[in-house]
Amino acid sequence: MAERGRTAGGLDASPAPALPTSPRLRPGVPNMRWSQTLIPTLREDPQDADVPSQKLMIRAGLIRKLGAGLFTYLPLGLAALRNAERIVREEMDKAGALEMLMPVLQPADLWKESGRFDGFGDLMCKFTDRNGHINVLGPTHEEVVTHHVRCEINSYRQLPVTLYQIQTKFRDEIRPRFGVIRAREFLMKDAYSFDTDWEGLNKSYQKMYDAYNATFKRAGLRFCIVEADSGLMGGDVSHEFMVLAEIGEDLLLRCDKCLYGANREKAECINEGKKWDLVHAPTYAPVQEVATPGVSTVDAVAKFLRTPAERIVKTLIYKVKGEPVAVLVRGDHEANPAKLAKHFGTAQIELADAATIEKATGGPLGFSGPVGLKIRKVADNTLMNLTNAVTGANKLDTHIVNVNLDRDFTIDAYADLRFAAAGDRCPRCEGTLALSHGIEVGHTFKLGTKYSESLKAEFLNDKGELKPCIMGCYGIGVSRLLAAAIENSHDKDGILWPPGLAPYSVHLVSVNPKDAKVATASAKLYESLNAAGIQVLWDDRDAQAGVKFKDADLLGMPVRLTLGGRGVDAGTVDLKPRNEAAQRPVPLAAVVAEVRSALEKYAATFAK
RNA sequence: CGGGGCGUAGCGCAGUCUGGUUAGCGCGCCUGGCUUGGGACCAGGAGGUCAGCAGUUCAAAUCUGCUCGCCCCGACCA
Repeated sequence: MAERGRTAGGLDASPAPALPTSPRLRPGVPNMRWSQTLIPTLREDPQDADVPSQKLMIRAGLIRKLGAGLFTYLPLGLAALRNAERIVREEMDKAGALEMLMPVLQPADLWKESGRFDGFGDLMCKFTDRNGHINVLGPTHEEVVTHHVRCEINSYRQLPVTLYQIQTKFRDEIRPRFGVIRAREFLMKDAYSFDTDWEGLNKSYQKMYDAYNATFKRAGLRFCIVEADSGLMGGDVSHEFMVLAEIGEDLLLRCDKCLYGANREKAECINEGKKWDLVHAPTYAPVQEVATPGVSTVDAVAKFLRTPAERIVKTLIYKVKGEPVAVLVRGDHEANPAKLAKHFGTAQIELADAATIEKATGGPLGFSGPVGLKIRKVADNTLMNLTNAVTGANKLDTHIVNVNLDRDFTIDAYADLRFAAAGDRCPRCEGTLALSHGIEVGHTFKLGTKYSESLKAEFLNDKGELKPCIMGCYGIGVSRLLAAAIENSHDKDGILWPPGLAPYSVHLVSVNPKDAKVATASAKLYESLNAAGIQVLWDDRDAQAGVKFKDADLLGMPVRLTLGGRGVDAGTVDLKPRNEAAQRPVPLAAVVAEVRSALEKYAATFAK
């Protein structure tokens, strides 16, 4: 925590009368006395907040909502945000990335050049300016940074370079929710690396990967790293940095034995390859049609035929580039659209409507099956194991039992097409995958040449050849990080700030500050802590002690100091770490050392 | 975009179904008193275009229509 004691000169703009002023120890924190700052705490939960971090951020006076997905940071929230920003910036600088600042407003032409103008669709805010030019509010900055690189970099001698900024992004989310976790306007750190070759990209990528690890560790987060799909961004290798939290919108699978982790879309499934009949059914039984009136869902069929869902073949009819294709997965599995897209090499994949299904299979929706089906059939790997299975009959209210692969139907291609599920075998070792929820706070991509080719970010190599830059991009949701930290670290009374993010290290409560001796002793204590470089929020309000204690718990600074009349008489102040129930008196003379050791002890609980 | 819900004082809510005094309650806020180690107490007080617009009616927070905003579920997704 040595980095927290930066001084910025004595610029206290509003000295309190009769009390000495103190140097401002951290830029962005304008005042340390409660009576002189704005910390509007709320006793009750706000009506329109639904997750703990959002409730606490509003109740603790960190943020206020302006509109759907729009938040104002009040002084205390801004202090925390600046801390997050500072950690990110320091780790980026340490990794050799260069900070710059690009406009939020961008010409749409750049986005048309990269081909993403339509791809982003309504997620991107667009408008026409007075001159008739279309502009966008940048949801990300690949296009802009690549534009600058193509203008300024033309030789391999100028590479590699990694550029970054910390700046506001706009995304017109379909449904903003969870407070700053999915906001329409948010603070993001975005970095972009440019290399001459893939080997260089691997090095640049590793530097960012390591910097992300360091950043999230310093922020005190419980996080894990998972393999991810690169989606709209392009490229192949991609990692997500996930904060483990119940309310997280992302699903991830992690191995209980090794370090393998992947988000649900990406998680690989291995086929353990046990033929069902080796265990359960010794021989192929004859095919038989059975009437299943009104029974079409897998669950219902399983119940109706008293068969486990895993013995049912689920036949989904998709439209792939407009063509109907049958996708077969086991009844207890789910088809994974991301894997389908990869398999078919196109994003144009959608479930077919009832009319298309009738036309393609000859039967109604809900009763499709592979037997006799003329269209292309692809199957998830696990289907190889099935024997004497149940499928739809392509006929209303009818299923077929004892269906067997190759005897009764054939498959055009097998692939990993399903979502991994809890309990699956780890694709890397003998372990088992478990499902968790996560909040994505960081994402790294090896982009390759997607943008450097479309936007012509090219350089001359040492042989005089023109080559596109090999790019990577790296994002951190800075504002989201705060909410994630609170999701990780709160109790029924309020926040427990990780030390790296805490707006103040110490929350000093004066009990009955109208008592002159308490006021004087508190001021002295406050000054000595300031002089020692410890950030203090001094609750100097004339309020009930209980009110102040509740607020201190809500705000969640690491250490609370309480000074009242009896403490002044005894020459002690009561010290209570936020994560402990009990307080203890420490001699006023030793308070700096005591606070330091308490802070260290507190910090240790956030270290993994 | 589909489904559901909400909008009344700074915050949290009642009142709306069944139209009818001066629109209430808790918290917060202001003044005074008393108090101050876990959300005190007493007295007095300020604060409302009842989301907006239009309509029905002798009379609308309340009934009708439209509009706006917000929240939840789903689809979608850096």
